[in-house]
Amino acid sequence: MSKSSARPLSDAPAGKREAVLKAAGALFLQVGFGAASMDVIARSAGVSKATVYAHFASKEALFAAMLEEGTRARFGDLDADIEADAAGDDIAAGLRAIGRKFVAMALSPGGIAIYRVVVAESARFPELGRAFYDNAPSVMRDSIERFLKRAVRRGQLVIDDPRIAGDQFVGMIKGDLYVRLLLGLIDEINPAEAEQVIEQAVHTFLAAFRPR
Amino acid sequence: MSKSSARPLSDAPAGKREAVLKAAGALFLQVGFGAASMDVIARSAGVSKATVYAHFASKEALFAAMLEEGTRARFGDLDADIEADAAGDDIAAGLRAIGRKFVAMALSPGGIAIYRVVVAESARFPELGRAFYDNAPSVMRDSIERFLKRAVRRGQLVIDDPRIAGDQFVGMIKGDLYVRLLLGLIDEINPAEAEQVIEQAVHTFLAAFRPR
DNA sequence: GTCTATAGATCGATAGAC
DNA sequence: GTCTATCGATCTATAGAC
Repeated sequence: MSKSSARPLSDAPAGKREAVLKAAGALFLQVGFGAASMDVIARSAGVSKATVYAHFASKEALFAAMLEEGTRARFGDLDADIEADAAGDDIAAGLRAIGRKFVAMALSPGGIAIYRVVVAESARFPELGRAFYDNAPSVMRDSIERFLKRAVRRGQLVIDDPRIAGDQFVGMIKGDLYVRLLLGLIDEINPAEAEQVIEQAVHTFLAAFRPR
Repeated sequence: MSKSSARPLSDAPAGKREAVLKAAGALFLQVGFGAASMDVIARSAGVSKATVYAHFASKEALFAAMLEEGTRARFGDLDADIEADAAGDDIAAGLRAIGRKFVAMALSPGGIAIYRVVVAESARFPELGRAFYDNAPSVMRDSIERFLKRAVRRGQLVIDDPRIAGDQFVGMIKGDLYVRLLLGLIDEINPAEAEQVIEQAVHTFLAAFRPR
């Protein structure tokens, strides 16, 4: 694959499309799809509205392109990172590394913002929810499942259904923190609290699945 | 407390305010705040737009009133219900009852819809997120914490931090199911899958916190 | 309180010149 | 491709009659 089909033929100035995408990301993620206007996005990007429509066919298309870009930028190398960080023999350390990775991405202000708008609009644009799921949560699930299966094969864990167990681990980390972030009760995670939540999730997980 | 202050003085016809609230709930929860219009809500309620504004000062006020009503209707008797269903001595049965209650409310189509719009708009209207949290997740947390503390007091469970443990239990039940519901990948929960997820959460929880 | 009619503002999208 | 200017539709909110 060479270039996105939405890219114009000439890329001499080259900056405008990216400027629009960046401005769209900032506004959409802050106020949502409905409250964001093409006028404001164009002005914020330093271009005219006609230029915006020269690169993106509609507001919906711009929104979708911005989400694809943002999701890839934030969650692109997720599985490779986990594979590298959780490669050792120490199961607790591996789980901790996975937990930290998840917190750093999904619970970051940017991760929360993108999840928020996707959840908000996925009722009207179902393909957005599907695309996001395939590129973020699904990738994470597969990575964790692979990690857990390897540990089971080595006899380090005893798990009936590694897929469900992985979901349980992620769910325990999210806990109430994720709800408070999504509802705007807190803007950012307290690093100490995050570390504590991860540690307790690892502890509960190992207490349940470690060989007796 | 007698009547809401937003209620008009005369309640002779009485039906119009409730009709508007009902229509607003249906539309807001289906398409979100931005895509819902006061015209459509008024027509759907069988009244004029002026009547809508006679009862609710603005679109935002109608949205907030609808959320308050909807949250109370759906999660109102949450703690009393849990207290009743999980009163017995059987810990596994109590956890199962809590899990089923949670699934029936938070994972129902209506529960998902209301959570979706609150998450979507809580960035711009922070008080909505706070109000929802206090009336639903927070109540559930307190109920579960009470249940777990009682079990610990009786020596049926060994838990350092019952609050975190409760969050972990709920998080395990949500698992990947909740994500797929919020992203619109599935419309409703498969009852068999829900029962399986609950059962496995109970199993993992007891494996970790049952006395040795 | 409830209606009809409309003001006033904004928004998505495009026409036409360069 | 990029600009300015604008169209046409839609939306929130209100004025005025009953």
